[in-house]
Amino acid sequence: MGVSIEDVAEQAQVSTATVSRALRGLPRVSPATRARVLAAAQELGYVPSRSASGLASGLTRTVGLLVPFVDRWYFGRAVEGIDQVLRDSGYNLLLFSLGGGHGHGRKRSFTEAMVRKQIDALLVLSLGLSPEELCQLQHTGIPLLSVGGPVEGCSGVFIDDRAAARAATEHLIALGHRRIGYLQGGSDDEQSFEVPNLRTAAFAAAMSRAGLELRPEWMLPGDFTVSGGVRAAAQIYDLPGESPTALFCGSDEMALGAMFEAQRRGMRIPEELSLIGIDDHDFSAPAGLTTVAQNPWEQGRVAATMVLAELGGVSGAVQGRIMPFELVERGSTAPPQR
Amino acid sequence: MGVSIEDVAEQAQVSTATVSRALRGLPRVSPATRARVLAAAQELGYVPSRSASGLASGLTRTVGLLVPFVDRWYFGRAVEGIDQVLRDSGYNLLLFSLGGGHGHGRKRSFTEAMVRKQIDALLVLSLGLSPEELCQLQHTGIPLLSVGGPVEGCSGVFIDDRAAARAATEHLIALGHRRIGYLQGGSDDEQSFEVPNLRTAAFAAAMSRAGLELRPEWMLPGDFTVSGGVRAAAQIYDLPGESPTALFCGSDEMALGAMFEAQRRGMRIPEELSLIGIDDHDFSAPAGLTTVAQNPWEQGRVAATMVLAELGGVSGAVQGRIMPFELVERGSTAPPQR
DNA sequence: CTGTTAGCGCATTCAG
DNA sequence: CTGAATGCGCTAACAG
Repeated sequence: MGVSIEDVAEQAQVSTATVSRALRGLPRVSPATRARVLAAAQELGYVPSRSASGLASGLTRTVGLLVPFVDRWYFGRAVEGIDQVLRDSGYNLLLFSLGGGHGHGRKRSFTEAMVRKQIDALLVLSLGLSPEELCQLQHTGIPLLSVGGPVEGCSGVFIDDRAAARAATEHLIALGHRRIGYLQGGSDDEQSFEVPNLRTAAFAAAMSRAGLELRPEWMLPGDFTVSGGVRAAAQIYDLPGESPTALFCGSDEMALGAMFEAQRRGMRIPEELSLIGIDDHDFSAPAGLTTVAQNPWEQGRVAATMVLAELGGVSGAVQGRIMPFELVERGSTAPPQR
Repeated sequence: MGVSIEDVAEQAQVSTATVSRALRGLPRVSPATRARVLAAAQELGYVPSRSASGLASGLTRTVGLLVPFVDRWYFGRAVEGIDQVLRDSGYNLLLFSLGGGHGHGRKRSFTEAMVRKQIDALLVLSLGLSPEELCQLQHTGIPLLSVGGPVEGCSGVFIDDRAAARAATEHLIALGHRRIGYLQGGSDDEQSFEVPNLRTAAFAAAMSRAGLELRPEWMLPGDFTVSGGVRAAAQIYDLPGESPTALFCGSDEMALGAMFEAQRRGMRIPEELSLIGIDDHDFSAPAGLTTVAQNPWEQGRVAATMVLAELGGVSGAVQGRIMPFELVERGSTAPPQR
């Protein structure tokens, strides 16, 4: 079955130690010998056993990725970027999805055991870690890096969420809106994840800086999802009395939900209601949604690259990095008509 | 650093072999001994080394998952389902994303080496495999199962795509439509994946069965994506002369693209144009899109369960399975007005 | 029911 | 520059 390093050694007339060196591109191997080994390995279709080399070297050449979901835009994109740089460096990607709430409400139970002795580093995607969890993870001693949001006590790669939310809010204010509502992301079981709170705080700050009133009935949770956006928006649209002329949504998914619900009711966008989100989801350009764009794919690449550098011996390569965002104006925002 | 099985053995006053048996729940261990071992392992914070047990047993307890993307609805959902059953059985999920075309146009180069000696089974997600690729994979001797579409020479878990496409087409026909266009999925670098062709063939068959004309200028490729749907739809809407009264789209993403483009032009749906897709994407219900629903999450679970059973010794557990679909009528389809 | 004995396939000392 | 020896941590026969 398995072609082992011994078979290659025999075929190339050298020792297994030399085969090992030659195949990994280490020095101290003459060009001629290396060529011979490579040829032999090629001919025999030799593939080193990950288990064996992992056991012998203590390294797995595998990076773990902990995600709350994979089936949402931000996460899928980030995973894609991460996988790409890992794969290009010969590393494997071990996926741990918490699968938040799908189906049988699986509990969030990742443990040290999931992680230890099977990965060389861990990337944590847009996830709040409790102090205990973080402590467990840090205790393993492997490089740890968050992507998509800050995790206390751990470096991260993400945008400045306060600034992004502020840019969105101020865009609406600059347009002349004064009655502005807000759809907040996040859910209860994700309390420790700061991103939604940062955005909310920045929205509130921008509003008060402009001397505008925060109306609690116009600030609803939408869970970062389309359907959450639909629900929250419907609730606001149903309110008697004065309505907001604009809605800032903490994610494009929610903004699109709000847009669908508005269209269903025959409301005109942006004439009757301006809508802005954050992300630049695939659907946003086709839908004409104004948004604050970010690039999770690139964020993933940057994070994976850092981790690889660290594993490659560049101590201090894993560090925090603020990534850019950009306001993209499309058709869903305009000055208020009333 | 690492607490090894020997430490546990010493602590529990037994041999390493007994520790191994006890921890894995094998028979031939007295309850008292087992309890002692468990306690010792717990106390020491012992975590077995995957590499070591893999090397000794020849099993990795890891399943590979080969996907073209992860950042699209069907794939993300399927991955979620797969991950869940794998994780619940203590298996790891090793992700291989081909990352089709993102950024630097990475070539599709997964090799035997990616797969061999590091996974116990491989799941292939909605991917056409060339004969050589399939041969390589089968040569490894591990269980192989496709999800989301047929792969010649390999069992698969997926819906009856012909029947699904037929249901969609006949829904439009039953409504009275006679001028029906079609947006096809798939791209050139995915020629070997049969799903788009199956749907196209079924559409054509249903049309001719009803005595309706197939108009080539109304049958355009949309790449399964929103933006592809926008482009294809725009091209059809721009056509001079008679327009179709309905569009069947090979995926909801494309249908939603067609919907966005229609709305941008002020076309009324379903009054001026009926739209139907396949999938039941997250956005479809909020958008009011009629569709033929399928459940990739469940498909993933079924496939993963089969593979696990096979690995568990149930020979023949991996087999083809046709999963259900269901027509879900929403607001985007209605009888033609003209 | 339990301990002993061998490797699993490779990376690493160290000599040469 | 190369080879022989050693052990990574665990599982899998065997005995007992």
